[in-house]
Amino acid sequence: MIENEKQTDKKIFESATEVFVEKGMDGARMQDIASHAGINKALLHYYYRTKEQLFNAVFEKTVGEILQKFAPVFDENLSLEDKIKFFYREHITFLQKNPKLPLFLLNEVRRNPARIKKLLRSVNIMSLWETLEKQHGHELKEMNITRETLPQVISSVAALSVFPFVAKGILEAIFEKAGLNYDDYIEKRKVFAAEFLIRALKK
Amino acid sequence: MIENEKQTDKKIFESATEVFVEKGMDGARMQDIASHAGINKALLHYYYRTKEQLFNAVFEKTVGEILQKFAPVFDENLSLEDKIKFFYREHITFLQKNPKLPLFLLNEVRRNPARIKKLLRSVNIMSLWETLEKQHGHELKEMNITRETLPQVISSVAALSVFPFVAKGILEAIFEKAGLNYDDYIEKRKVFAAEFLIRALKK
DNA sequence: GTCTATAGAAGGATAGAC
DNA sequence: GTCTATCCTTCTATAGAC
Repeated sequence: MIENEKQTDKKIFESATEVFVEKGMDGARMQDIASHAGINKALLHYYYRTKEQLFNAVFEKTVGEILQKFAPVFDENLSLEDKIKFFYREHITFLQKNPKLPLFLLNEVRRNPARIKKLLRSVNIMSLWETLEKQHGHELKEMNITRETLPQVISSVAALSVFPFVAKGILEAIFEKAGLNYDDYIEKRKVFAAEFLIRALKK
Repeated sequence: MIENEKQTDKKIFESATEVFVEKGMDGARMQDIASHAGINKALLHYYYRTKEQLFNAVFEKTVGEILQKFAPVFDENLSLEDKIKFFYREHITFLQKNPKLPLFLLNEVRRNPARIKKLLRSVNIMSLWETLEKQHGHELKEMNITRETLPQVISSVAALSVFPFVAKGILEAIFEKAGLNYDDYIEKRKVFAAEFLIRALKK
């Protein structure tokens, strides 16, 4: 039954995603994935010959979805400042729903740097910069963003939204001691990060 | 020979640190650690009964050293602005020498959140804030840093220096496509992060 | 396509000689 | 303290029945 086949494949893939993201390649067990999908190990190997191949499928799909998430930033017809606000609102909301994704991705990229290089082949960094310059040339100058400082700026942008999720464990432990709530902190972060960044860029 | 015993223990501990930081608890192999130390597996178990215990020893020592690294920030007799510059210079230099530490720690805290809570017991968050207020009360007000915004500020401070190392794999891949050098980027980061933060805080 | 059973390898841990 | 040999469990992967 071809309908059934799709269902099983889908169930396997979703279970694998959940388990891999939770435990990482090293910590994940084929038995966990099988149980989670309500099937047995043999069937996993029937669909994806090895653990490695199943993992690769999950990894590539996940990265692909994330890269797509960033596309709207280049489309939206907004001022740079509004784009920044838009970005943090959307991005942090996405991470609230997928809090374990960042650490998972960063780990697995480190385990195998070749993987990410392969997936980035289709992305043209230079043309992204040119697009940005065309759309916001004047604002970029005002904010001291040049081809030279761009790496520092971009990584700072990402740092402000990604770090709170990557460091969730430590932050929660600290907040607990100070009587603060992690979820509140994240919710407030959507606005704080944008304002923080804008102040840092405005001169 | 007691001299020899210390030597072996030290060798084991150093090798374990290196392998655990590199591969994480799940990815590390006792055989790797033994080979790395030039001994055999049995001897590892003689000194530290289990892999778990060996790991715990490494983890606690490592976190302890990091916490100590932060202490000088509270001692130095400097303006807040100069403290920020001092912090990033020292902290990023430390991370240049231990680039894999952040991802290792964040992972293992996530794998077992109880671990970090235990280690934080000796740290009094509230008194740290009071110390800060005593030393820099006026400057804090000028920078809009209050008990409410402190978590946002502190996590941003950490984000700016830690993220570049946590995301090294991805950043390197992107930089490569843009013809940029990761090590240069890190070196420049020592100053950039400080200036970026100071601008964001000054209102 | 899906299952049970099992092979085969790897890894953590221990026994026992020196 | 240190080593060799080996046990035992866990895990990936395959064979073969249905």
